Amino acid sequence: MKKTFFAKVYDVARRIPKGKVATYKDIARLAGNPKAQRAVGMAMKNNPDIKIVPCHRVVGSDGKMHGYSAKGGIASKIRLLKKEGVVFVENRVNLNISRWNKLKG
DNA sequence: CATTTGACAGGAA
DNA sequence: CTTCCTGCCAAAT
Repeated sequence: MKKTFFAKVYDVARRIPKGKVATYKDIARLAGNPKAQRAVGMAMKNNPDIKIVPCHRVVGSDGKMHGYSAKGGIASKIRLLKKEGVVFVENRVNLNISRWNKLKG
């Protein structure tokens, strides 16, 4: 049973801890292909269930976010992240602090 | 099998 | 800082 790349992406996205965010690139890398960040974005948008995949914890490499398939769109995404404790600066995530996998869990 | 899609990333101007 | 272009990918059509 070979998992599709999307399945791996969902699996990785699910293990993002609360209060942290990961970049599309990070997920692509953890999913097995560091260059497949575009496919990662596609997976998010094609997400099977927004409830089991915390897509809102996935942001761009700059801490900027591009979209959100769930209700409310980006605005809601920002709000959720803030609520979880992610550090924001203006409309950007402070990856230096809130990036997952950075160091020492 | 060919083409299109995009919630990317990195670089250049 | 913004805008435009290029490279790359897997899934969908």
